[in-house]
Amino acid sequence: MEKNEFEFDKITTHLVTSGFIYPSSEIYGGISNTWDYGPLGTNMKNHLKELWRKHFVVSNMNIFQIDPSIIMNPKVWEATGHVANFHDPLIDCKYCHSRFRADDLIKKQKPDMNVDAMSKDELNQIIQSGEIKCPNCGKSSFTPIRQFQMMFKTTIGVTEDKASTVYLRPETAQGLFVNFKNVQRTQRAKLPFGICDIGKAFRNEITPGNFTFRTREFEQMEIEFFFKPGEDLKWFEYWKNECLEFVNKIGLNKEKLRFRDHSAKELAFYSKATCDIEYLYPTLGWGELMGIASRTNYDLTRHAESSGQDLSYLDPTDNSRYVPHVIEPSFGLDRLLLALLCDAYDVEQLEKDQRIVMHIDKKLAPYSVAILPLSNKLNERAKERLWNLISAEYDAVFDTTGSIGKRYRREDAIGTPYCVTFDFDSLDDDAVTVRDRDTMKQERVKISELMTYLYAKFHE
RNA sequence: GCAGGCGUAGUUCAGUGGUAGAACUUCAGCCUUCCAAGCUGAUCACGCGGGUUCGAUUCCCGUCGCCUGCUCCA
Repeated sequence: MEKNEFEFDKITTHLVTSGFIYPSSEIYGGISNTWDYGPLGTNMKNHLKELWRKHFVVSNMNIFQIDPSIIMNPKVWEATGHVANFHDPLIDCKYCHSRFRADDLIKKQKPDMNVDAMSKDELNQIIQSGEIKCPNCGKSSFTPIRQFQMMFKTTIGVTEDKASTVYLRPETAQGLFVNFKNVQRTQRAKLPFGICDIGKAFRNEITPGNFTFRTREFEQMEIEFFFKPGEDLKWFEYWKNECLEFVNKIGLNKEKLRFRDHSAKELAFYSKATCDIEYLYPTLGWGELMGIASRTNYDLTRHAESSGQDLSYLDPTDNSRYVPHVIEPSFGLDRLLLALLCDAYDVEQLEKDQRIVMHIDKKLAPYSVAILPLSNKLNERAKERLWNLISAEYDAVFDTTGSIGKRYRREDAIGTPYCVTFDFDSLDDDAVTVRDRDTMKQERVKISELMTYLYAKFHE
């Protein structure tokens, strides 16, 4: 455990100092639990999104990617129950100041009560009745329930009095559901098909923290996959496998991954089944990377009722009409990135010779290729011969400062898989040395064959 | 919000009631023909406000900020 803590600190420090992630608004002292992605983090994030898109969208003719807005008609959130339910009933013990969720506490101490059906006032009555004890100090004196609206509010309208309240979306999913009809009609889509997006969501979390693991503003990659009711289990299994394939594809250590099926108690009220894929983060332990949820037709039904629109689907195969059911594979982009970065950081190598190496998957690395002239005298020539050639296809970086060994290390530390070195011989033989991050081996390659060579490397 | 911890260069650390030093990093130059730490030089810091004091980075008070937990789930 101690070693783990050490590791996580080392990793996050490295990420901040090397330009993956910065504290947000840092020159003003920062703002808690809010982070900016630097050039390296942004590159890598883009690569990850692209890989996700290729895996789930491009190679699948039945998945449509859209980009819904963050601010939506507030009726969306009334329909889904977010306005009413998306809050936590919190209480503090007056003696020891521990904080609890009222419903949680009652569930644990009065298992036979149907807590989920209770109103805030009913919960409050039980809490104040003296029957519930603080698990920490044993006393039973609590503050009244305070409810935290977890959706961020803002207003539309220039003047205060005419302004109307709107919300920043607490999940990207609803932007997909409310566009079900649009996508189905305009793309002439037949079930089963899916709609997906990559975008930000906002939750006014009470306890964010752990670097970028839990933040109030975060990015999701979500798919809503629609199909005929009754096929739920089949598609649930199908998407579980697809997700597993994806996490394997991006190179996460299999031993640090696990599936965790939610028990009936844990399930959200609208869900038939949910499975999390978790990653073993250093220090933090197991943490959720993504979830696959069977959401039935809850969302579409709610929106149909609330909007008065017909959101059913006329099945051309048998002329039946129904509201499709849904499986939702949902990825936390920031968490996935953090897991990849933790996974890539080579602790053994660091202990061995103080060399920091990030074994990031080649396709995800912030820079794919570093171009390094062996001597400053070769800078211009190297740039002429290599920069346009390589940067047309790859995220490249050109570095001329320091000894060649130091520059190799720099690239190792940010995970650049290949360094292309232009030396004095290059002037005569028009060839360069390609150096591999993981093996540190070098190969001499003709510049005329370099792009073919690199292509092969990136597609092995 | 509550509890605890912390606040000196980019990083890791020194230090003093008389306004700070190192190492690494970074930058410039030299050197260097393939795996960091060779030479010369340079840039960069005491979170903030008040008090005590002739004088505060150091003592006191306040404040601000960050981190961790108060358990959530992307």
